[in-house]
Amino acid sequence: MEHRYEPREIEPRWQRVWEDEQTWHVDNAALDEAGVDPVYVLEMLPYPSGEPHVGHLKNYAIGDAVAHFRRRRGDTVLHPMGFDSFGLPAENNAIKTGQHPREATEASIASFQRQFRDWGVSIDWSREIASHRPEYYRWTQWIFLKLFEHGLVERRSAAVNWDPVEETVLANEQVIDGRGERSGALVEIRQLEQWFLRITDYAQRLLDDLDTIEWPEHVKTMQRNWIGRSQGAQVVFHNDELDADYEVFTTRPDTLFGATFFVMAPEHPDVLRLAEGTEQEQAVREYVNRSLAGDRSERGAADKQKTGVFLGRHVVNPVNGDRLPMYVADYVLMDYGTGAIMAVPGHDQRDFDFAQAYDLPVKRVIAGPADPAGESLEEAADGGPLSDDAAAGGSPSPDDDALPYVGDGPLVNSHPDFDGTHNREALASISDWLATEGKGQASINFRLRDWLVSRQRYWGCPIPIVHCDRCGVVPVPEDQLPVVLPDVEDYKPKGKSPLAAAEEWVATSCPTCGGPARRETDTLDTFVDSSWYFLRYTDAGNDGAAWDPAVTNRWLPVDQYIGGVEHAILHLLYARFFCKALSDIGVLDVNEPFQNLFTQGMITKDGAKMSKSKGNTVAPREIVERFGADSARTYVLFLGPPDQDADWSDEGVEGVNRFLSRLWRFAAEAAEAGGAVVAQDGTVSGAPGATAPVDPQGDDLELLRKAHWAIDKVTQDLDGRFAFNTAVAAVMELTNAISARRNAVVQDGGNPDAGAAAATAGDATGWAAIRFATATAVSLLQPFAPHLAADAYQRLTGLRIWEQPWPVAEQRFLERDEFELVVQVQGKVRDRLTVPVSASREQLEELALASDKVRAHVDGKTVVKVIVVPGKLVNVVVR
RNA sequence: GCCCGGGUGGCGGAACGGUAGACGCGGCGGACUCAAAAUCCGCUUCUCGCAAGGGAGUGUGGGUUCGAUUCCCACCCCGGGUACCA
Repeated sequence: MEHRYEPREIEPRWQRVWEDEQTWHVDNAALDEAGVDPVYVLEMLPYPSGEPHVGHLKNYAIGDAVAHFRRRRGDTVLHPMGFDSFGLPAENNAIKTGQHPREATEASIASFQRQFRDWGVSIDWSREIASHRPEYYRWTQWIFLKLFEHGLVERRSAAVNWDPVEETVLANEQVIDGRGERSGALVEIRQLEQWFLRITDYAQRLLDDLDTIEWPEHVKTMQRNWIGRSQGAQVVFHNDELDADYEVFTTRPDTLFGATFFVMAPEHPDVLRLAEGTEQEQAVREYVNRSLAGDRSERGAADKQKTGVFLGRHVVNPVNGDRLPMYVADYVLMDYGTGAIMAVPGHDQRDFDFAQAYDLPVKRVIAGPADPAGESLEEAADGGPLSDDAAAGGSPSPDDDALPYVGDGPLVNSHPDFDGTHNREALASISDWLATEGKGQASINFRLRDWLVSRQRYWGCPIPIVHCDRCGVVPVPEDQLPVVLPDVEDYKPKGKSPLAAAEEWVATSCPTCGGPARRETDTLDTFVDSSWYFLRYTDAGNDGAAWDPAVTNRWLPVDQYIGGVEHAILHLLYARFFCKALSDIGVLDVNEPFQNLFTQGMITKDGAKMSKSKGNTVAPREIVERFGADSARTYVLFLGPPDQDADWSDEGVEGVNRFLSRLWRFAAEAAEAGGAVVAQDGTVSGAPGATAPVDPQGDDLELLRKAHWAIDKVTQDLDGRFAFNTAVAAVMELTNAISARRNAVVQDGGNPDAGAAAATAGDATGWAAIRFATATAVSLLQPFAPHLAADAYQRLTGLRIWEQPWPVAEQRFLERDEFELVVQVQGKVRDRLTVPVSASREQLEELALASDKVRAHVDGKTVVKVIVVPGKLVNVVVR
């Protein structure tokens, strides 16, 4: 009989079974059963736009493999799915076409769902969420109110990033090189009333708790850098003319004695006031206006020539009473530290550059390492930019190191108490001294900013706030949620949210006083939606609460989270923040949401990122139609290590498809061959003419060994290693071995079509071994190719593969009584000998030295040493 | 500049400090076929050699070791993140 692998027939058939039986549904009641090990496997929430791309395919192929593997290892697996369905693409489409974003979004969701089903991903669809639906965003609003109630929401006027193309503000994180992340437009700075979440309150915990989670090290590093903790000191500088104190933050209080001027950011609120009445007033005003108008990217360029203007005022250095001229300069940033710095040109490159440009004094307070007599001059002669600058600035004495000097060394020119002390030691004592003198104190500063969450856009979650003339900002009471997003005519933002045009919706009454009030018209950043969806999955049907902590705390943390590195900072940081905040509030007990994180690499085409404009996209739908979902899934996993980028190849998919076809055919054939079977203990039962089970022999034994080797290999590769590519390769090897044995048996006359009756005893055991090996291969492949596995396994055994436990390798088949001994001379392989495993070290050495090939390389030389690695090799060292 | 990744056949990639190149793609040769496709079998790092066999080889240069793709030092190239953060 002709056997043909027909994924187009097989795959929908099994998908229907799983759907009809709700195979992947997991009930929360399962949590109460004895011995249940709840495991949460989650891929990052997709944004539904058009159709899924190969990145999604890879993401879900990985996640589904993990989910299947863990189920068959006996865990109770939660594997849900949903959609990050608020956001700009649907809204921009609405602006262009007039189609309601909801329609486009729901259409995309339907397309995604259809394809995820076509892929056979084992999802519990009963828990599906979509962030744009009121039954979901009702609870997004509830969370906002909880945070508000606990002081973690703030409305304040702030200099914000304004994207002139999208006509909305952006979070710092969404500004790349001074341009909007999506629009690419140069971002302007505007002063606006905005909503913030106080994530900075959690900076230290967000940093510390990275040590408690299993994430790729580079992702942790990115988060650490983003949080940007700096240890240093706050120091107060006094201005006599206005009798004002100005604090600065510095990580180098050891260089305080080297401060020669003082600089404020152009945005600093006191800059104009300070210059007022001085002859510098006009110049300062012009400078500030110019720098505020300029775009951010230009200002950010580190190699830019430094500019600034004297404020006409001075501050006093608290440690030595020096009068320092005050400047405004755009190299000082308002949103880091206090927006003002003490400038130490002797030991800071930026301050040095500024000092050079404006001819300000440079003072050394830390001695360099160089031998005063010689070395430093040679270094200077080598001609780095530093030494050139120093020469141009006229370094005070030739035996000094080039300035600025940013290294360590003993303090000089500072204070009798400190001179001579190493600067690293002085760091702490100067901070202490400042504190006792009341001139400052040790301080920690973070780079992390509060999270700006308001957006002047339509397609987002309405902020549940009402503005009342009498009561001010009033939160919408919980029992009035959700605040439903109204329909509008025009989606285009005109400097304010399109919601402002929905006048009937905006006009409301104050929940507190009942008087006329207006609804908040900004919507929430969509990162808010995706910061808690993994909590909702655990209790998705709950319409009385966002979740039941008794349930959610059991499922969380997510045991395995899988997604792209592009979310290494924003999404992952925000989600961590939400869990900590909600746990502090008392509605949750989850310190860290994602215990294990796996970040997948990108799939490229022809070495480049896929994009429509380049025309190098690969549509998963087309691949699935041509080769089937199993081939597509197995291929993306076989492509290479899943955490690395990999290039798509059509020939590669064909190769995997070829492999699956072969395996399926062997299974179909072996299922019909009948006859003996391999029993649980590895013996062969029911061979014609045999009254008792027999041990497999010869080629059959070798095939069974290969099968057990594959079990061992695949299990190790999947158990926390994510080595899908080598796991698939192992099953391919097993399939090659099956093929060889099958060809031999058929050659021998063991016609599979003849059935058990016609088969000889040898053929019967041969088919038994093939059937066992095939069933094993199929079983091991199930996490990658679930349809093929279900179909082939049912043919072979009548059983449902997804209900079978993961196979376990039998030790007796892994062990051998002989092995190939590699014999080296001087570390070079000269011979390979088949030797008994039981051979002693001495015997191995003897056998190795007895080899003719070895002797040829040893003769005439003296054997100095013989290294014996039992079970592996012998290395003969000669002289 | 700083912080991560990564450099291995024609290509994607394998290798607890112990046989470099598993597995796949591509290529070459063969079987089956009237023919082709599909399928099956064999070969396929480079190089010298008819062969047996030898030599070289994991970005470059050093080092540790009986033995290094693997560990250490210095450097080169590619990709990503970040950048006037005081």
